[in-house]
Amino acid sequence: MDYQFRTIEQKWQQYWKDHASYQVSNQCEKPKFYVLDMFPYPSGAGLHVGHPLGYIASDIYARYKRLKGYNVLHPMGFDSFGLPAEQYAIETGQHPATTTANNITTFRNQLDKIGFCYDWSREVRTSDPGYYKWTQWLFLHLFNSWYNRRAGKAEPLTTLTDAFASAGSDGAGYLQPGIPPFTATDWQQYDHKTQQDILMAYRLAFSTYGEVNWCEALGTVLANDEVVNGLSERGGHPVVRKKMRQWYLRITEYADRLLEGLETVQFSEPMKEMQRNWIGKSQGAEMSFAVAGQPEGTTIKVYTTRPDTIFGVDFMVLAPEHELVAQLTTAGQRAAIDEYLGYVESRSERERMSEVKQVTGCFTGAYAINPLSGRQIPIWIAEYVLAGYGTGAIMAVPCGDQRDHSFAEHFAIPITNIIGSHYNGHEANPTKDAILEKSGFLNGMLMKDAIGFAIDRLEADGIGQRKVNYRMRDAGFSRQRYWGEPFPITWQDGVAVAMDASALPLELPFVKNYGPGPEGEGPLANITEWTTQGSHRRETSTMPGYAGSSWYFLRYMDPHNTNSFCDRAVSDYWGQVDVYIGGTEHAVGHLLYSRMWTKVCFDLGLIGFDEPFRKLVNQGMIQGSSRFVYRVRETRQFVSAGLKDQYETDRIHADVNIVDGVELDTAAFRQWKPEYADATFILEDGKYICGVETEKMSKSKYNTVNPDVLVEKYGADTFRMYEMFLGPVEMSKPWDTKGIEGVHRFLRKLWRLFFDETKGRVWVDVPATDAEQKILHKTIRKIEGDTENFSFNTAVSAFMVCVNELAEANCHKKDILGPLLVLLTPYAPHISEELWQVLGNTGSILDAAYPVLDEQYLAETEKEYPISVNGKVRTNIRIATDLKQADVEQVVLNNEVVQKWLEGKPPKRIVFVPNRMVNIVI
RNA sequence: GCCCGGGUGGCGGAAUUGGUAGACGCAGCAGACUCAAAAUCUGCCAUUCGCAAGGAUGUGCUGGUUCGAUUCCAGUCCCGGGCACCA
Repeated sequence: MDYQFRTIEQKWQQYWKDHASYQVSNQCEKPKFYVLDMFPYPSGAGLHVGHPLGYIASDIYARYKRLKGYNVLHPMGFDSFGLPAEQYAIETGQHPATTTANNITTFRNQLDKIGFCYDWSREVRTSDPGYYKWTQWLFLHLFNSWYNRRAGKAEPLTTLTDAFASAGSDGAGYLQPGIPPFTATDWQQYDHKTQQDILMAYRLAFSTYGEVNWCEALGTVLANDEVVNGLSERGGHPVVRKKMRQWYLRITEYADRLLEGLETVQFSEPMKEMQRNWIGKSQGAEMSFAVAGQPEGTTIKVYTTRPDTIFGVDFMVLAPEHELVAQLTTAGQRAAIDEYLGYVESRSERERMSEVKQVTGCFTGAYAINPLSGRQIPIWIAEYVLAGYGTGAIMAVPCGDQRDHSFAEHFAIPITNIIGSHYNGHEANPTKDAILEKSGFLNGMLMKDAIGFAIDRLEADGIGQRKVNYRMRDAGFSRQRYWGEPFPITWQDGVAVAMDASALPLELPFVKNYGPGPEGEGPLANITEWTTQGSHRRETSTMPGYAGSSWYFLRYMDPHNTNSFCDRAVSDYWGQVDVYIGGTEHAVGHLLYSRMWTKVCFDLGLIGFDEPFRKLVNQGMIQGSSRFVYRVRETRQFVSAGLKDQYETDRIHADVNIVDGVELDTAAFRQWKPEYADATFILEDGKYICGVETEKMSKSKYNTVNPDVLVEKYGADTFRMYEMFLGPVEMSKPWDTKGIEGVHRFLRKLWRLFFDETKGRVWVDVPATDAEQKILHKTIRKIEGDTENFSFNTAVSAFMVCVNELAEANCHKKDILGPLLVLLTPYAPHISEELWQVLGNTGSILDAAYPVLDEQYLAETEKEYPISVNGKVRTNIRIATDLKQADVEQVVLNNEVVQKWLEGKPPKRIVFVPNRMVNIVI
């Protein structure tokens, strides 16, 4: 009786289905545990071996926690709105709902074969109206809330209107830019539109103008992804940045709480670091520079973290989009400025930030006046200053900032050195440790100390004030697209009106054509019968991908509730996600957005916790390992990699699935594509050897490996363990199918501990020896520790070691094998169930008790110590573990190898680290 | 360009966080079983010098700290991820 994995896996998958083994209740005596995967976007390409890496890891952990006695919530769903489906619709005319549903079916089938313990009764799909009803509902909460800075939390807008009515603009506690101060009476007398415009400046979800990538030729707004070198990916048409009305989430109000919240969660330090950098909190000063020859009140505001360098300012740079550019530009410079503005319009933000080789800019002709020194300095515009950062203007200090320095050199602007010998004349020095020179009242001060001193002076003189700045900007929340959640908003006379929550969901209407609407609006703008609602017009943008994914973890808790997005009692029971597993590519975007939504929900009393994910585990990417064949130019002859340099060849991707390691299956290659049917091969040593390169796993590179194929060939248990065996979950690594045999052999070897090919049953029910118990308990300790630490690759090797040792010891005893199976269940659930049943157990192993470590089997009395001389290991000696240092020294010095190295000299020192090593220094 | 991560045998990786570098597996080589093959089992397997015993070198590169560094520090090169409309 051999290991029939296909039969076994089908049998148990059916059993789990029939017994609803993975269905989880919201009421349970046991402590709860919530294990969550980042749900996938169901792409048309189906699942490849990279996807399940994190899913297997979380599945192992979820199963482990269940064995440890927890009520484990482990759901899965689909992030099913998104650009690719819409793009596919444009190309093929098929409705995204149809293709998405098909893709989900494919994903589901693939996932099912791997034997995950998901509770599929809780599946969510973000594109399902029953789901996005609640996304819209939450959007309305964001729209109808503002951030009360005094209270430090979001509140319903009614508290703001009440405050305005009783105290005017002071009632809010802060004035938004562009809103003039007003009294309570003013407020009451304002017309509806004025009031609404003011409220819009406070709403957590708000609409204003923002820049998009506009492609005139395609008549559409493009994603950054669709723009390559300033041209559209499709068609290569020019792309410029254009202002359009957009929706935003006021995430900046949460900047501090998003920072503070990081202290309460278990994310890796680099992950926290990335989020902190994204938020980019800095302390500094905002100050105003007057402009020579301009009316009083025309000032340029700059934000700087280094007010100590104020006397080193040699010029100012405005963002080309800065509102004062037109006003300041002198007649003589107008033509040059206009030309430069045309250039900048074609540059993406990314290009503008990363440009270092080529310095560009243009002089406006105007001069600003340094408020402290009175010096006049030229005002330039340059692409490296972005309108959205700080005030959109900087004071340039060439001796302290390299970009300013390059700019000054390039345009021959004289550089003032305020840091004496710390500046070498060739490159900027951003030090804070120099003593200031040529700096007026700051002369002789250490720069560090001068920062605060300078700000005090700015405040005293009324020129500027202390200011905390954030690099993070409010999050763009609208897309000029079809396949996303429609906004539950209509517009009337320029005022956004929220739909009544009772009318939700606002369903996405069917369209026939996915082309853009007029003026760059989304496809919905073409359906006038949908957009026209009496005197109102519906918002035609849709929400971005992260809308649905910002709160999905809550919906899993209560997925079928039609009265609430998630019942409060249920979210109180499940609480935070205990472990969240997903890729680092989501390190910032998705995590910050869902953290913000959670905080808003918390502030509004919808849930009882304000951080969604207690612990985050990052999974590395699985890269593709591409294989290449070399076609001799203008022939149908292919030459093996080792001989390719003797010919002029073209490199062509070969499908990794027809290559064994690096050896091409030439017959399969001929059948792969009609054009290769009559291919001939120039071999080396009788083989065709392929070239190898690690690239992103992608269909177009023919380096994707479908898990179905591997599951079919080796079984789900082998596949699961092999994915884990590849290396640490959090590290990226190339996929290579070659090693999977080893894991499969391990499972067969395990099987042979129970059954022999010829003898049949070999397992026995007799008491185990201490030596056998030691093998087991060593394994218990290792597996439990590794599983807790998400070190699944070392756990798999520990299983291998254990089975090797049991085979060596000829141990087939139930006492040992039973607990071993329980340890193995999370990793290889099918074979464990089968063998558990073989051992005579009734019921599923899913609910077995996790083995308990018994230390008595692990006690050691002796250890083999490595003996080093000057740090180099020279020999090993067995030494009793309880021996004291003096005795150890005696033993070691008596050793002949040690004596040989000592050459009769006395040692200078002997380092003895109990249970580790001995080092003799001579 | 900026931020984050990673570089260890032919390959994936291990190393109790400063204490025997290369566990486990793949590939390879040699052998056993077999008519043969598959499966299985045994042995070898970083580089280099040496018949051997044994020695030297070795964790991207250059330095430093230490009795001792894959591990800590400084610098540097290469690769991957993110940079706000891919998800």
